[in-house]
Order: sequence, then structure tokens, then C-alpha cells
Amino acid sequence: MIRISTKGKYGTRLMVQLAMNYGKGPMLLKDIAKKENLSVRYLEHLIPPLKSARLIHSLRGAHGGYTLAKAPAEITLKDIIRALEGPLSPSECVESPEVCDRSGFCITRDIWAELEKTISATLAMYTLADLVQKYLSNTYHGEARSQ
Amino acid sequence: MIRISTKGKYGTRLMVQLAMNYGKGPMLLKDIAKKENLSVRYLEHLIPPLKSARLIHSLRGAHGGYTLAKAPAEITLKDIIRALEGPLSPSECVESPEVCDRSGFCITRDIWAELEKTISATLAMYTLADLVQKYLSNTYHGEARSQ
DNA sequence: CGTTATTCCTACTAAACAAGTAGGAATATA
DNA sequence: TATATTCCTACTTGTTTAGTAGGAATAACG
Repeated sequence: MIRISTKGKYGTRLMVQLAMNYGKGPMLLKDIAKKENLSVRYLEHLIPPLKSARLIHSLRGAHGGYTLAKAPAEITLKDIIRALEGPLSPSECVESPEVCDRSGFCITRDIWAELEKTISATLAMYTLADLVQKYLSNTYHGEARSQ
Repeated sequence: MIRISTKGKYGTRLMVQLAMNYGKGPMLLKDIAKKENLSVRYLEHLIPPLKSARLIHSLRGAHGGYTLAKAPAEITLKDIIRALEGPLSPSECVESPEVCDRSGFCITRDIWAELEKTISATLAMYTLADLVQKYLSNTYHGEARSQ
């Protein structure tokens, strides 16, 4: 199984919520969790990596919350997944050739390297602005947001 | 981490070895293991999924071994990884919408579906014949095969 | 017919990772 | 000082990964 974990999946949804709130001041994790029907306690874990990747800013204390660190159009899905899931390559040998003494001549490694490129390229194609636009033009939107 | 496991990685190397032996009769797992410096005991586990995907044939008993079930040019990396790693989609909701009640309107799910397409397409581009050709034209080849 | 070489099947294990929950400290506002 | 919020660390439970191990089934060969 070659799967994105809930970190990447929930984190993307969190970031889409922040994008939709962009320019309207800090957003509470509590509210994001409610809108996305996720646990605040779990979302908390996604914050440190997103902060160290400089994708979000935080404000502590009452009237605190989170904001995007850049405009939604400046943040790609690649940035988000990379921050939350780590390297996008399907094998460690791609980014760290020294972990395998075959790296110098391994043909399968070449494939994993190419696969990383197409994964990265696909994820880099989408910005948060694109996702927000998709979200808003979704016909199910009104209904889906009801809860 | 979105990683291919050793099943997919070792299994691909196993299949490349079978491809290089194509037309020369059955090959022993013992010999594949030696050439690729892998454990026979572990490679054994990769056989059942490869067989049920009809990618290899086996012959039991003395003078037994394994052969590709089709020509190397007819087997893609997608076939192999799919057989050994399961679905290529980054999220279960892509192939089984019913696992999440958001599937009907979820915009991130659309992204995971698109990502699956590019992963599948990239892996489908390469056949075992391509890998063998790469292998044989590798300058390190003579040296690397020495052990 | 018996020996040997091989695949095949099932079970077991140890370590790492995933997906959370929980307690409480630090900080800012009012 | 009370309250709302982020922040930090630890813990838990279940699943997956990466193997190892024992031995049964099968086929060839002398």
C-alpha cells in the first residue's frame, strides 16, 4: 500500500479551511475541527510541521488562532504534503543514495526517481486557491456545509 | 511517508531477473536471491501475489523454478507494483467511495484520484523489456554483476 | 523406490508506524 | 485575575513491515 496518511489528508482539509478564511483574521482550530468533523486534539499535531514549513502563522492566547503565511495562490499541495508526510519519493534511496550500495547502478532506483518527479509535478499543479475555487463551485456545497 | 515497501522493490528486482532469463527455462529462487543479494525466505512471500496476478509461472520439484508468464515487453511496472502493493491510489476513498461519506463532494478526493492517474500512467510506461535494456546498457553492469 | 531438489503453505516475531487521546504549561486578551 | 487559546510532551492501541522458521507437497533422477 502506497498511501497518504491522515496527516496529509486532514492537513490538506485544514489548509483549505484556512484558505477560505484568508484575509479574515485568525481562525480557531476548534472551528476548523467542527467544520471538517475532525478531532481538535489530532489536528494539533499537524500544526508544528506546517509552521516549520512556514505555511501558517499562529497567534496564541484569547482571540488567537491560525492564518496562512502566504496567499492561497502561493501554497501548493506539494508544499502541504511535503510538510506533513515528508519526502515524496517512493524510496529512501532516491533522496539518500548512501542508504543502499546499489544506488550507483540500480535501474529500479531510476524508476522511483522518475515516479517522484511525476508525483511532485502533479501535486505542485494545485494551489490552495484552486481548491477553494473548486470548493465554491461545487454544486453540493450548500448542502454539504450544512452540518 | 508515501513509500513503496520492500515487497514492491524486491519484487521488481525479482521480475527483472526473470525477464533477463526469459526463454532460457525456469529460474531458481535461490539464484535470484543470490544475484540480488536478498533472502530466499523473504522472496518466497512475493511469489503468491505475482502468481495470482498471472505474471509468473512456477514448476515444482527438482529442476523446477519460475518463469515469466508473458514476454517482458508485455509486463509493465504497474502490473508488478499493483500485484505486490495493492491499489495505487493514495487514499482508499478513491477506489471505495463508500468508506467516507464525504466522497460525493470532497475536493481533496478529486486530487487523490488525479494523483493515482499520474502514478499509474508513469508505472505503466515501463515494461520489463525496458528495464532489461537499461540494465544491459548500464556501464556499471560488468562490475556490478561480479558478485 | 528412495533420495534430493525445489516450490508451497502456515505460523510466528520484533520493530516501526499510524491514529489517535490526555494532561497540563505558556501566552495573550479583557 | 479569569478565560481562551496555542503549545509541548507523553501515552496507548492497533496495524503494518520485514522478516525467520518448520515442514508439507511435488517432481526428477538414479
